[in-house]
Amino acid sequence: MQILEWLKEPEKHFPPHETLKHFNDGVCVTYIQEKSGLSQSTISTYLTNMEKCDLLISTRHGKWSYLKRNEKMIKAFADFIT
Amino acid sequence: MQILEWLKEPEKHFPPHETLKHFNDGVCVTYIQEKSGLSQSTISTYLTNMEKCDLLISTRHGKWSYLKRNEKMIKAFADFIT
DNA sequence: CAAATATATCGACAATTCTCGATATATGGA
DNA sequence: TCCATATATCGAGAATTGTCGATATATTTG
Repeated sequence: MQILEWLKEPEKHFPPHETLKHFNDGVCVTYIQEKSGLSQSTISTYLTNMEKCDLLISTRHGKWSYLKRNEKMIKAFADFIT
Repeated sequence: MQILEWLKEPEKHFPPHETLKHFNDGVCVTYIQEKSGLSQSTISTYLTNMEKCDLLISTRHGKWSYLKRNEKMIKAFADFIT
């Protein structure tokens, strides 16, 4: 939930990326890990699972993975519960 | 989730109540328990917790407690995640 | 008020999830 | 090709949640 919330507005919660100059594909794993305070392995597992659930979309740029919200799935879930 | 889904359309998932002739206040604990296949204590705990979370609204009529969805809270949650 | 029925609470064990460190894999650069 | 950095996977123990039976409380009815 917290991660999904952060990713609503990446520019408000994360520093700018050094190579990419935008958040079009979301935020890299390292930034999310640092902000969460959890270990690298824990966050990696979270993000992988969330991607498997289609809550997040992952895009690789070189050695970095960027994560963004999958608004389509999130909307579908919101619609389902209401 | 399952309970919340059933309570979207009580008439589709539960038999009519014997005293009350409507589902205006939702469904009684016993019916939910029977449909779930879980024990009475488990379901009672679930429903109590869900009420504490404001996901459900509980109304007592005599010796029966009726549970219905709290659409306001559910909507607020749906809005929050989207 | 006693009995019957509906629901709630308690204590305990089982099952699942959380979280980590260690280690493996992937990628770009010297 | 070797190293440094980024991310993924594994195995294990801690923490939380799921679930139950037993029992307590509430409510109606005889």
